[in-house]
Amino acid sequence: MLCIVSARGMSATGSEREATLRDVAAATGVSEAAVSMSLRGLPGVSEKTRQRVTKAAEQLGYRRNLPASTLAANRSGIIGVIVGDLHNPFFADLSDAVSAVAEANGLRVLLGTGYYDRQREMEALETFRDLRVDGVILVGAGIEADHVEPIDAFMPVVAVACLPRADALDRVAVDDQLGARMATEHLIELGHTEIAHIHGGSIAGGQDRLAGFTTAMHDAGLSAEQVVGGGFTSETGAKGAVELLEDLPSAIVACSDLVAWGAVAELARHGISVPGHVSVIGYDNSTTAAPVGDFLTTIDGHRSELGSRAVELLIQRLNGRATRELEIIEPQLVTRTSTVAHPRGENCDG
Amino acid sequence: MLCIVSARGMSATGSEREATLRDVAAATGVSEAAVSMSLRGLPGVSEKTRQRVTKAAEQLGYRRNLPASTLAANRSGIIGVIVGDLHNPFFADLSDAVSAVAEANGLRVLLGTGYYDRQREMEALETFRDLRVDGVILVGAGIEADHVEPIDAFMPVVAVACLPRADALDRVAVDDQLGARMATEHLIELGHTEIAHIHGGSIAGGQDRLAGFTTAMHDAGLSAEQVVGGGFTSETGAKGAVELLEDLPSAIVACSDLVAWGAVAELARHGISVPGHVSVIGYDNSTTAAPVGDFLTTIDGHRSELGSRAVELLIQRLNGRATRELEIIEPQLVTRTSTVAHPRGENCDG
DNA sequence: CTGAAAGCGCTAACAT
DNA sequence: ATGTTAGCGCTTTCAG
Repeated sequence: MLCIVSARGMSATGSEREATLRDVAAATGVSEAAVSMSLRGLPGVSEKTRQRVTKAAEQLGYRRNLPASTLAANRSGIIGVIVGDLHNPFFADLSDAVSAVAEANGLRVLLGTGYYDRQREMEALETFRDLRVDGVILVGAGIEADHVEPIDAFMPVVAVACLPRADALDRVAVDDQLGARMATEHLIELGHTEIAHIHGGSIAGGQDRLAGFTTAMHDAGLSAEQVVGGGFTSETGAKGAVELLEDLPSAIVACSDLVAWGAVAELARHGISVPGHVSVIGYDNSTTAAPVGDFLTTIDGHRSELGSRAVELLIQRLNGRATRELEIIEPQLVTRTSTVAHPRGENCDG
Repeated sequence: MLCIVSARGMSATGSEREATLRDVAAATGVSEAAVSMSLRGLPGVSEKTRQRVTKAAEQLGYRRNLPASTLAANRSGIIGVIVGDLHNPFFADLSDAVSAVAEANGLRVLLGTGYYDRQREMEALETFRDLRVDGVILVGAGIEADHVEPIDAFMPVVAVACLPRADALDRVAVDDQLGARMATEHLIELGHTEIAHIHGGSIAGGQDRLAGFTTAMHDAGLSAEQVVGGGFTSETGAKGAVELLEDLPSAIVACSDLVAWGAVAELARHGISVPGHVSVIGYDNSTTAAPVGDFLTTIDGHRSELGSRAVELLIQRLNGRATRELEIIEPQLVTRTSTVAHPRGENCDG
């Protein structure tokens, strides 16, 4: 790797002094307090003064010093979102939804991640706490409830699609067991009988989705033995597909779209087409994992509702609600082209 | 969408008082200043005192109030990273690299994004400025240099893989024109003559990559007319592939892996296999976009170096460097299985 | 090596 | 409707 380096011009030492409230007050001849109230749109200031202040502030390039403001007011107007994995589009979608609602309520959003590592997730959470953000939304995180709940006493925490045992937290989640059951039953209805599951392991909804798959299979009198995987990345899907190659099922329930996607691609490399040879259903209905028009049949967890409800719960907490809420959202089947009727099913309907 | 809601127990009003430095001082019988220095590992405190202080702090669950600390010290120990798109794994990889180096240097990382919208990117930048973070790394952002450069006077900003005209900023970038040329020449060497490009439009390296493609084609005496696309999402790839269906080339240079991936999937839906019928080369070598072992031939931009160099430049600025640096990293071809010799090329070598 | 005191920039409760 | 005052919790001189 060649690397061309060049030094260019130079500029101010880097730390030009920022304009303060005092500067604005001096420039307009009013008190600091009046400036503060003007700029924040609070009552108690004449319209004329407000105009002058606003103009002066702009001219001076004044920007509120948030640390100072937070220290004095004990509120920052910022909420933190901690996502489990930056690589999973599900989280990207969800944080889009969170931002939209948060911004509509005058809150700014900052992101953190633990890269699927519990200790680093915890550090991200502590960072937000140190910053004294107004609250945190945890999405798809793997941390244990025991570690998070004590923090909730100082700073409201809402868990989204994670922390199933966190009873002392506001929580909004998808009924993953139901979702996986719906996915499985969809394939069964299409006439498939040999159905495999690529599961997610212990993270987030992995267990519930596995349970949903197993229950649906048993209820249909089918064997739920073919289970591979143990993660939520596309590598999981690829590796799982390889394992399934030995005894190829006619359909696969993947624990997430990303996983399904990895499996589809890997199968293709082995000359196995989806849905031609194998039907594949994903989970999450995440935009990027299903980029190609309508390809991947999947389970939609209404992640936009997940996100907006999470912010709403957080805002309620900021407004003083002392109880904790639990919301379970019902998932939905989204039928696309990656699943088709079983070849035999077409003729004899079972 | 059914939604089950339930209210559960209730807990403290939410705002338990946090332990302060004063509390720790009182508990140990030393001054606040001594506590502060102990906890920060500064010299000037006896080892015995430090031990006692550390223990008391832990027992009290003390956590430094970062706003207060930032206000007093004018440093926060936090840097902000603004990424162009949460959905593109390239950014996820890059921010992984940034975090690693930053954390090794005692800096904590927070993320922001503008969702490919310039105004929202600007807001993210202002948020970081308001927070008085120590510096910001802009990766793949679409904001204009004019808007960013003034802010650099107050808070160091490093641009990564974006802002090509920002001469007053520290900048580290990949030579995208060279990269696209390498990609194109790779296909030409494989015997392809009808090569199309799915381009990225005006964002980040889109222009340079297009230029590299065009130059390489012209230099080889080939036509560079078949250019479709205009974005960096997988949808761009899918749509581009559809356009190319009419007059199918034997090879495609995509402006990013995500785009290549979208194209590959779309082609598959039309019964066209890669590399069987068409060779496809991507750009970025991003992990998630090439999940399946070794499939997608691509151009590696050494994003981990991009990320670590960016942090290093930022740290230099924090340590007082007044000049601005520009680093151009040379990309590298990564040959995998999505590109093969042109059928005719196999026989007559061109 | 330790303690006292000043102040970072802002907000909020008060007095005018 | 405006101005004054006292902190918020921490860091950092500067005496001891």
